[in-house]
Amino acid sequence: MTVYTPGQVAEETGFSLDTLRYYERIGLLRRVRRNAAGQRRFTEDDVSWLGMVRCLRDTGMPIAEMRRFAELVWQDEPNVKDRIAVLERHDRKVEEQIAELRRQQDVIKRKIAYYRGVLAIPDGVTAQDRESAS
Amino acid sequence: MTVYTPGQVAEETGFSLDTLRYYERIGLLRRVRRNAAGQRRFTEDDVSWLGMVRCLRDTGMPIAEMRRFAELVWQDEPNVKDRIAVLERHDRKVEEQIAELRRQQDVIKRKIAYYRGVLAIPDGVTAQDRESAS
DNA sequence: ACTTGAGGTGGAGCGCACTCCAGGGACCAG
DNA sequence: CTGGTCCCTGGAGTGCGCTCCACCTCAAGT
Repeated sequence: MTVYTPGQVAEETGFSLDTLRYYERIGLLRRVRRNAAGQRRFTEDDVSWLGMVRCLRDTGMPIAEMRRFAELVWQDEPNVKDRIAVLERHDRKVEEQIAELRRQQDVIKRKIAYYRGVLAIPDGVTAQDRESAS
Repeated sequence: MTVYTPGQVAEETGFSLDTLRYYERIGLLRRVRRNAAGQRRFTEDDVSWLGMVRCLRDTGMPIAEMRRFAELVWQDEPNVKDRIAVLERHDRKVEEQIAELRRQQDVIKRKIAYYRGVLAIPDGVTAQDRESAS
């Protein structure tokens, strides 16, 4: 059974050593096994869970909610429906985030277009450069 | 010339009164005019700039960078090209954010599908529910 | 024997973006 | 006059998610 040192896990997941320890402290990572010398040895499962954490984190899920999801995952009761519910809810939030970004990106693009228009004015025209966002 | 009270601006822009005052303090909003009693009276320009701020903020631009952009906008030198440069750089970042969200959303969707598969197993099968994220 | 480097702990500190608060005006309606 | 509502100021506090630090241990290499 393969295990990973903290350094390897940091390398692989992109989390810093401090962050890995922090996640363990706050219970976002279940108690990691230790070798004889008390050093952490992560399992494959730990690493793949961290992959999930990265994904949820990078899509803006707050730590408290990840912890709640973790509890679900670590119970071995048949709560698969609950897990699905959490993920679907989050998926919808991600969708909404993307939509919002697109909307705002549109405003930015229009602003850029407006500025391009200003640049295109022959020159010598009085600075007609007032911020009327459209 | 129309002016707006803090309350109206808060209403219209969605920023809290405290946030409006905060933005003024840190120079993200230029010194707002006051009436005889020392109360703020925002101009149309203030409000439309706040619209831009909301847009940049909601797409993740840090305050420090918004301040730099604000400086550009408030100079009346012909720096339109610089403004365009800032906005285009930001636009690309937003694009990258969206792409990243889509990538991670995909992982979530695959996880959901995996869980659905688990649910579909006839029942009575030994909890083969190990987290192998695929 | 010694150096190097990875890792351990507990706890303090940080950066960001607000948010709240105490204590005080200005003005209006009843 | 009383109350209510809106607004003012300076400064302290908050919540999140890390990040840093001092000081210690252990194991491997030369």
